[in-house]
This record gives sequence, structure tokens and C-alpha cells, in this order.
Amino acid sequence: MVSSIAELISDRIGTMPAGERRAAQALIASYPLIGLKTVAEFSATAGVSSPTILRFVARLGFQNYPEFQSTLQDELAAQLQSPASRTLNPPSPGSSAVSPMLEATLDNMRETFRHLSDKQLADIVAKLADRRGKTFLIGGRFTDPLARYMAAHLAIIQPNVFHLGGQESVWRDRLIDMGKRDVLVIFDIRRYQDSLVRFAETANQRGVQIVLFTDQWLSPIARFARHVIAGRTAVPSAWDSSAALFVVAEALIGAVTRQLEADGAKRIRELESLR
Amino acid sequence: MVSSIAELISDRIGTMPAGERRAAQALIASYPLIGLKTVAEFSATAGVSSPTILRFVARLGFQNYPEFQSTLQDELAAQLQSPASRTLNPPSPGSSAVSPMLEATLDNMRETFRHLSDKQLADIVAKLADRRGKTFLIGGRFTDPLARYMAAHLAIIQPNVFHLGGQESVWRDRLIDMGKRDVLVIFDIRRYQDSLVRFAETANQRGVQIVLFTDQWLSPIARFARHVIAGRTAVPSAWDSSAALFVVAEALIGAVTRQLEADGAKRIRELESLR
DNA sequence: CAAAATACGTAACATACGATACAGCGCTCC
DNA sequence: GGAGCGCTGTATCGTATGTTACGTATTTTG
Repeated sequence: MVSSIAELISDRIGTMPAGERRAAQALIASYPLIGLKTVAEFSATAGVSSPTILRFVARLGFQNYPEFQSTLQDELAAQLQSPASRTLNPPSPGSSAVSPMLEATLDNMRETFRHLSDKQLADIVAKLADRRGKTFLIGGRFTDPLARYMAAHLAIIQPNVFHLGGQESVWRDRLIDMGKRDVLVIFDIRRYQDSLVRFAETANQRGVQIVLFTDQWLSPIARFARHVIAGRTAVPSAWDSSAALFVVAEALIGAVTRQLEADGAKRIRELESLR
Repeated sequence: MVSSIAELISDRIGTMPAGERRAAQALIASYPLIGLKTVAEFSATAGVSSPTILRFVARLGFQNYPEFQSTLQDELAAQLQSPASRTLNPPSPGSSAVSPMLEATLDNMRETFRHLSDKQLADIVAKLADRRGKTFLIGGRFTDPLARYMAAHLAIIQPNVFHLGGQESVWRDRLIDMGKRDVLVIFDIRRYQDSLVRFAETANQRGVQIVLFTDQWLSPIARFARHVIAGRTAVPSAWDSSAALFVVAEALIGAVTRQLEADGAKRIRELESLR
């Protein structure tokens, strides 16, 4: 038995032609609201023609469009009247292999932030928003993308932000550029990489302030780090999860942006005028 | 300022004639669902005539019935998309500056997964774990790190996984390598990049199956995509959040790994012995 | 109590919405 | 390479829907 139209769609989306699949995806993306609008609006949002929408609902087993809409409304009524069903994901008895993953991730984030004080974050933000020094970012095998992600944002709102990528020998040589006023943001989770540890140690000796993103068992780099962010990584998977660290990174990016705006940084105003 | 139609009604219900008051009560009783149905149905449920309904919505300040319905739908959309506003956020003791960011992110993830069916994910996993074809990953300005992150993991558990980076001209030429059996995983959120759209279009013409990670407004690439994952990106920040997409990516990585283990892939056993 | 004003429903109307027929196109399979 | 099939969009049609006009009922006011 199929309980919701959403399930019905995901059951049959594989067997649908391209146009109808676009209709299905548009419906799922903002479920179920476009389904309540007119065929014309639905077709416009999905980028197909009206008949395709009608064929789509016909394929789902409905006699006509109004019948389809009524079903959607009934579904919505049930949902709105029992808020419990919202929090508890469609129970999907037996399956839902990803749900435990999601739950664990959400828990990880809550735990991660619970152990982070506002003071600590504020200090890091202040340091990152301090435009007198340079900012370098680097990560390990799996976490380097996080460093890139953060660098991509920070580099826009302020100058002198550099992601250290490529071969080890390349970024090792960049140590020459680093001094007391600079910040090095390092991402390092298990298994901790020796090359990164050595790099951090040298940087530390040069007086560079290190901000470390690591897991709850703390990379050895924590010994040299000025600020340590310990994210929870445990999930029911063969891999560790970096999602919590990712969210902290995003929170920092947002906070630094706000800080620079508050500082009235000329660059921010220029950026806005460019857009 | 009146935020919802429900408030508007309770403000004015005192000044309404009997018939319209019955209409108002009927609407409030199962808010806002009858308002989305036709005037005829509305009038029948309320026990009044159609014109009375129209006079009722006119009194609320709407020019016509469709305008009234649109407003109701917008209201509903806002409600459904930010469950936070429904639960009336607990002030979160201490009221930290990053807490709203965290809350929004958690909501985004729950919402994103609520719109994702197990079936849909299972299809994608099956395709990604299919070792007959190659897997290419690419992302936009801010999302390319996500592509890298996913590629870093997938490349370990199976051969023929390629991240497309560097200059546009470089990865454009890689189109030659792509064929019907291959998968292209694209990350593209606002503002959608023309270069990526063109790339996706060409790849699609070559028969490549496209898995798209995008935001809830759907990149134009959705037109060519076989599978679309629409993540929520709204957070109280100057930037959009990719955290929800990141978590989906991690979930997929985990699921693909499990799938390959189940398939008894020789490579996995070899890997384990190497560790 | 009478007269006026307001409210309500019936019925006719016009719009726009959903439905259908048909032609063009691409794709697959001989 | 050609024939057949299936998918998609354009254009047209019928109809359900929202809208309005008008007559009757009901309440209000002097």
C-alpha cells in the first residue's frame, strides 16, 4: 500500500519519460505546493507543457487533475492535524537506511555546538576578521574540501586569504610567507596525517596562530593550536562524518562576514555595489 | 502589521454579518484547507451560498478569490519550509550568536531529507555503485569542495572516479571520455553557473546520466538530470548553506560503500587487508 | 409600526481552466 | 539506413469556476 503521493512518485519516477520526470522533481522539490496551483503554473515551474503535467498525474493513477489536487489536500490536512507525524519521519517500516545516518549527524552537530562556547567562537571570528594578517587554510585527505569551501568564501570578503593545496612540497614552501600576524586554519581528523602535524609544528614555531578543526579525539596538532574546534564524527557508516565541522565552518564564515560588515569594511561595500 | 489571514479574521470576525461569520468559522475550523478548495465547496461546508464566500474574502481586503487563495498558499509554503517557526523556537539559553545558524541548519537537513525518499536514494546508490561505468564529479564556485569531498571517498572504494577541476576548458575536454554508461554528479546552487549548465547539457546529449545536487529552487540543470536532490539552503547569514547537501553526500557515500560491500566487491576486501 | 437599509440567495454570465486531438520530433530496433 | 513507436508541445474545445446583477428576506431605525 502506498500512503502518500510522494512515495508513489518515487516508486514510479524511474519508469517515467523525461518531461514527466521533470514534473515529478519539481513537485517533490517544494512538495506539495505547486500541486495545489493550476496546471499552467505547475507546468511553468517545471518547465514543461500543460499536457505533460496532465499525463503525469494520469500516470500516477488519477482520473483528472482535480482528483489529484483533492488527494494532495487530504494528505496535507492529515499532516497539519497531527504534528507528530512531522517530527517523526515517514516511518518507512523496515527500510530507511539513511535515517539513522541523519539522526546521528544531527546529534553530532548538537553535541559539537554544546561544547563550543560563544567566547571561543567570538575569539576565532575576531582573529579571522582581523585584516592586518594573512589567512591560510589547509586540510587533510578528506577534509581539504572543507578548507577549500571556507577559503572560497573568506577570500571574497577579504584579501590575503590563501588555500594551500597541491603537493606537499608546494605548501611547505609557503611557510616562508607566514609570520606572527597570520592565521593558519587546519582541518585534521583521524587518521591524522603526519605531514600536516609537521607543517603545523613549523608554522607554530614561526609564531603563526593556528585554528584547528579536528574530531573529538583531537589531532596531535591541538598541542600547537591557539583555538581548537572538536567536532563529533561518529555515524553509522564506514566513514567518519565531517558534517559537524562543516556546519561550524559555515557558522564562522557567516560570523566573520557580519563582523566585517560591522567594521564597515570598504571591501564589503564595494562588493555589494559590484553585485 | 497582520501576519496571517487567521489573525486578520479574528480581528474582524466581530464586525461581520452572520453569514460571513459562518464562513469565517468554517475556515478557521480546518484552517486553511477549505480556503484552497473551490468557492462552491467552501460555501457548502460553511452552509452558506457562494456569493457570501466572495463577500467574505472581499471584506478581508482581497480583490478576488484567486488572490485570496494565493495568499493562503504562500502562508502555507512559509510554514512548511521553516518548521522552526512552527515550534516557536526555544530561546536557547544564553542566546548565542551562532545558535540561530545551527537551528536553521538542523531544520534545513530535516526538511531536505523529508523530501527525499529512500527509493530515490537507493536508485542513485545503485547507479553510483554500478562498476560498469565511470563516475565524474564537478561543482560550482562554492560547491566544488563538496564534489571533491565526495570524489575523495568514492575514488577509494571503486576505480574510475574522477573529479573535474581546474579551468573550464580542461574539464570541457573530458566530455570526450563520457558515454551512456557513465554518471555525472553535479553540484550547482544559486547563482547557477552558465558554464555548468552548458556542460550538463552537452553531457546529457552524450547520454550521460546526471545526478544533480541543487537548492530548493532547482538549478536549470534539473532539466537534464536523471536524479535531482534539492537541499534547503536558507540560513540567517549572508551566504547560502550547503550543509544539507553535504550531509546527503555523506549519506550517499556511506550507502554506496555498504552496497559495494554487499556486492562482495573484491576491491573492498583488498582495501581492508591493506589497512 | 412603518419605512429604509442591509444582508442573503438564485440565476445568468464571462473567464480561464483542464482536457483532448493532432502533428512534429527523436529514439529504438530491425 | 529505414520503419515504427513513443514522447512532447501547439492549438482548440468544452466546461467548471468565479463573478455579478437582481429580487426577496431580514433586520434596523425613526
